[in-house]
Amino acid sequence: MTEPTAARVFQALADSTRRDMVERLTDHALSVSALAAPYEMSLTAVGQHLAILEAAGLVVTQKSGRVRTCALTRTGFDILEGWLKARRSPWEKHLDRLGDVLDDDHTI
Amino acid sequence: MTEPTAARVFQALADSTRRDMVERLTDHALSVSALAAPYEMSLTAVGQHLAILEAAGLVVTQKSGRVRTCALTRTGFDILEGWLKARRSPWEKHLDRLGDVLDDDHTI
DNA sequence: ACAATAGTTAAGTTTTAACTTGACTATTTC
DNA sequence: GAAATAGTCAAGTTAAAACTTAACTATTGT
Repeated sequence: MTEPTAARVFQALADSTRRDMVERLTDHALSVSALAAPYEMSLTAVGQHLAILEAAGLVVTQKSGRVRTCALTRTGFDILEGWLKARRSPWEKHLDRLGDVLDDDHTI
Repeated sequence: MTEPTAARVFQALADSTRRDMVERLTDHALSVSALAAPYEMSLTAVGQHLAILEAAGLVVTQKSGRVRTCALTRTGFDILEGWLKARRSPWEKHLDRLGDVLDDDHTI
């Protein structure tokens, strides 16, 4: 019910702690506690950040016993790349159009 | 003094109004008033959004007379793409590593 | 069985971001 | 040169994130 969308991905990555978490997960999967270790905040807060990263499709977690292991996943990155490409292509035809518009009388 | 960074780009695009502004600027440059028209918010608020988009390197503006024209620019998109590639490449070697870690005894 | 570990839930507080109002400046148009 | 247009600035308000504490569950180790 928490479908990953571009909105969720950007919101997730807008926070520096969450960006840092993503960076620390690029090398290896981590437990919630291991992920929380470097930050001066409660485990609860880390869990909340994690939920946001999961909802954005950037992280997947799986609980085995009492340990929840967290790893990156494609979904969020694919959404990000898709958004980027969709907005770059139609624009890069008329590169830096500002100059043109100011000279021409394309009424704004 | 407001250097565009990945942090600023993500923060900028975390807001739906600003994402919408970016999308409306893909086709053609717009004045601040024209950009503001569809939104039910003050011109001041739009100006504040615009400042955030500019600081993120997503939009450039130029004032000619009393009209400020806004257009997209590469910088922010390049930063976004750079961030994305830097995190994808080192990770995609070991695709969906979560499963492995749970089976092996790579202590976490 | 008891204690420690790992994480979760609910509910409240604090901090940050979004937005508003009112007063103001600079440029056009009439 | 007055009035409308286009945007800006400062300061305050509202709404949304981020974070906290305290109490709780489930698993593992002794």
